[in-house]
Amino acid sequence: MTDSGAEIPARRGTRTKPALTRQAIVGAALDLVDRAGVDAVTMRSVADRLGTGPASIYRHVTGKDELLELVLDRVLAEVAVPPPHPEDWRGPLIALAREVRRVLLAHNDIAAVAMSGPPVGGNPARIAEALLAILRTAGFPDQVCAWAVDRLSLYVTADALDTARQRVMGHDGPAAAQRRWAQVAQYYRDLPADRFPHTVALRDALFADGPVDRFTLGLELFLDGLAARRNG
Amino acid sequence: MTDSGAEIPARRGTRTKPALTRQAIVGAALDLVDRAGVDAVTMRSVADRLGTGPASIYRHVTGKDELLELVLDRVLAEVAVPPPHPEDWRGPLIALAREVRRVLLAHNDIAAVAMSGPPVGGNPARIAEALLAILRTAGFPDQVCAWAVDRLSLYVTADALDTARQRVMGHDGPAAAQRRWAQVAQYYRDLPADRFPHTVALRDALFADGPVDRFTLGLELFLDGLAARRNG
DNA sequence: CCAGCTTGCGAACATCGTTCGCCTTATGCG
DNA sequence: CGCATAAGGCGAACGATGTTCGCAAGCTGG
Repeated sequence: MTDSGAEIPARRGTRTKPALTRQAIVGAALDLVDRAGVDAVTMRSVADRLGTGPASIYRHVTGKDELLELVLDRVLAEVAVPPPHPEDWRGPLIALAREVRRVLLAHNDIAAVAMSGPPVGGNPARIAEALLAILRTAGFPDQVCAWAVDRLSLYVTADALDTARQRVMGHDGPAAAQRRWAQVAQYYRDLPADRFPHTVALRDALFADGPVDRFTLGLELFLDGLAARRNG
Repeated sequence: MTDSGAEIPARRGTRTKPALTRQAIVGAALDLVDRAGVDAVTMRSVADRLGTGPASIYRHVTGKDELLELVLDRVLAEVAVPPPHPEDWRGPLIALAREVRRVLLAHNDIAAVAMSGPPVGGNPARIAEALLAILRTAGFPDQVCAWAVDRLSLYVTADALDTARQRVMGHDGPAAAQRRWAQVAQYYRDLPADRFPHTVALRDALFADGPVDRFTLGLELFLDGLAARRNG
């Protein structure tokens, strides 16, 4: 639905301009996301990048919301889904979760769009179908499959957003983001030891990255719990 | 830090106006959040509610970001933290997670603020300390405690935001939210059965709420996985 | 009683999403 | 081939937003 229909731009003579199609508009918006984050996507900035004005965009897209949803759908098209495996469900599940996270993080804080509304479009459905395939092939009960897809999607999206925010953080460069995060870490380090004994005791562990990253750890907690609900 | 210092409004005669203090400003903003969501919080709307103009607010708050962080901190002050228990860590952990979620959801989509930046303020630290206390008293390794707090906070916040969005959704009333969500459900129901066999097969389970809600299920998956990492 | 600092606030600026109305251009039809 | 009709492009503007400026009013300390 929506996107990939044949959409001939009805080319006018030989213009240097890259026409003005949904594809081109979405591509320009995606470029802006990659370069400066979702907040940098403005009707005007997208229009500028296409050498036109803001009003022209509304001939191809109903508004900014739809535009961002189209951008997200295009991003999720990059996700390669692994096939289900009847004997090993953890492998494909971890692979898919990491793949979705990788793709989202490859496009800055695009995860913010995924968190701002329900998943719509062909590619979210495609990914959900792949998750369900892995779980159902492994023999999980239907209700567990349904809930697992829901919780897993939420966790992956939330982590991607959280991780991305520590990189871009608002409207200034990634340098300011790191500075601000170090500042937060310092705040927790300087808490009074009498009222926050455990926090102070763990001040090193709290901000350390171990042999396995936080995302994978949380994911495996999830999967361990899931394993206990197989065929139950 | 920041908030609860003695801040005498230097009362001028007997004005009917509620002075104009940080407390009053945060209170007005919180009222707006409760009534119409975070997006309804505008420098102008907050000022109107206090019978003044937008510029006045900047004498007590550096900007909108800080204002929303103060609102979040005041909301989190409502969270009652349970004491740790050396024999039962699951009980207090589930109680605290549900309490945080309850408080966040009691204030509309305030969770959006929590997701838009790192946790700052006295109350996030207080809650983190309580989580650490529960886990450390139960004898978990330090690194596991640190990661668990991080993942648990992320999960609770993300779920609260997700749940709230299904209620308020954007700028119109909750009626439009329910309508839009039903529309999404219909989209998944109408997917072609040949390319989305599992999704179609589970169409009822995907949107059904069972004896236990989605949040608690995900939480228990987490805790099951955590149990396996005790003293390991 | 006055100097100086805090606080309140009217006005304005830049930027945003979106709409209106007019013009150009391509297309279908005779 | 010529023309009417519809679709696409775009300048200008509207309303709303976050934030800043500069001045006035008030309190405070001497």
